[in-house]
Amino acid sequence: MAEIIEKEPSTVAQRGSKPLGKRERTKANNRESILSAAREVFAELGYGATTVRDIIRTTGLASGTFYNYFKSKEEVFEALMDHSMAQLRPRLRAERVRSRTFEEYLSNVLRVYFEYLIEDFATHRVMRRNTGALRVRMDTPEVIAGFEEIRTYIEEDIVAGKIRNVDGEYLTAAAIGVAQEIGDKMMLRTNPDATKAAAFATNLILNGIPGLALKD
Amino acid sequence: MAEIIEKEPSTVAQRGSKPLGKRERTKANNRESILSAAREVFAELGYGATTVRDIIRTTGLASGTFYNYFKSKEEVFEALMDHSMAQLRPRLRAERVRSRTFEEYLSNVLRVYFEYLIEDFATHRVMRRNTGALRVRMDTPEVIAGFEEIRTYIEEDIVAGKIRNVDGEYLTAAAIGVAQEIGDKMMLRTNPDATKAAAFATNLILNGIPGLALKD
DNA sequence: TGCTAAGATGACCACGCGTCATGTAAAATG
DNA sequence: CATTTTACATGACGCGTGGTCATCTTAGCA
Repeated sequence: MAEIIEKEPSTVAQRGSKPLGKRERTKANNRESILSAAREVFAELGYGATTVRDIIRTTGLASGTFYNYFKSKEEVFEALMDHSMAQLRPRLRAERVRSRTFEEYLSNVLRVYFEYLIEDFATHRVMRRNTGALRVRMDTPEVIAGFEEIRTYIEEDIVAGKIRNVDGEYLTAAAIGVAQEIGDKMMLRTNPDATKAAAFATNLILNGIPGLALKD
Repeated sequence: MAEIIEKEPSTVAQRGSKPLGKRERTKANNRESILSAAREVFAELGYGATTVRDIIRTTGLASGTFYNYFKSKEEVFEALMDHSMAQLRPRLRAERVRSRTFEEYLSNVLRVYFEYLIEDFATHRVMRRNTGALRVRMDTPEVIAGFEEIRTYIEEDIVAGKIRNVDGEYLTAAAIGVAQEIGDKMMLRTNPDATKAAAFATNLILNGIPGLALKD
């Protein structure tokens, strides 16, 4: 593992990825502290009720420091959501690659999603924990991109003749809606069962498609 | 139109519903002003960004007056959502009464919902208008009751043998999820078509049900 | 014509937001 | 190693909001 000789004047230690300067390390630590505190506080108080001060107090850092890392609590929340979606997307993409038929794809994607909900329970709590009757949801670029990716796959499969020529936007929306609502209900049950939830959603959608009107 | 002679000591003018005292009238007016201003401001700024002061400034009333009518902006928002659901529920219930089969019921309920979205476009704007990537949703008692009512109907129909013995909670969740997401997409289209959206959702669900596993 | 009480008003205080001048220590320079 | 530069943590500060409350206004009533 020969170290590459640094010729760059300003940039140090980008290659080995290990020897980070102390500056870089505390920066990464602080950012991580804030995100972690935010996850905790959001889950505790709900998005609406938590303040930037609540978050920063939990870390022990000064209030001004928060703003060196994020513009607002909305931006931290966004970072948390993006992180989740960023974890989820490669898995969804992997199912896409590995599936030969649309039936297989849909079934796998739904199962992966429900498994993810159970696994990353903490994040789900953050997403769903509300103050009073208020629910909050993030449509960040990453989240939207994730949904759009699914839509693209569905429309590819329509073009390829794997699915009948139905309204791809509505079909995607329906699938996402089913996944979200069933996912929520699943998480409220004792012993959430991703396989059962996935089977339910998959069967409903797959058997439903043949009954849809063709696109004009 | 003979006026009923008032014998009540304290209560005046409950019957004819017309001759309200000035107190009552300004009270009703103020409440309506606040609600109307709130609708406007929420639609303009999004739920997160609007402040109680924004709302009350729009009405011209004093800041303290707001709190004579609502505890917080959340409560106004709740009132707006409840109002919508209160308008919607009787219509949904009417479809229930008038429908002989589950197929008919589902189809009608979805159509009514999508028609309502188009018709009460203003409220939909309030519900969906976001600051940045943040979406907000209200699960008020009225809204939850509306959903539960649908669930009850579905489970009644399962018991009555009109629907196969599937997981009623999941089926309701799926139907609601489909309606919400397709409804959102519909509203983004130029010339939203409630009939088409309803047909899509209905066909998907109705044809999907026969493929579902029976409940254990 | 007075009396009572509902309720409108805006001053007020506590607190959160976002900024910024200042302090401190890591990195760069020689 | 000494010095300079730069990154960034800090917390005080100004401002606006939240929610309360003493005071004033006037509808309702005798």
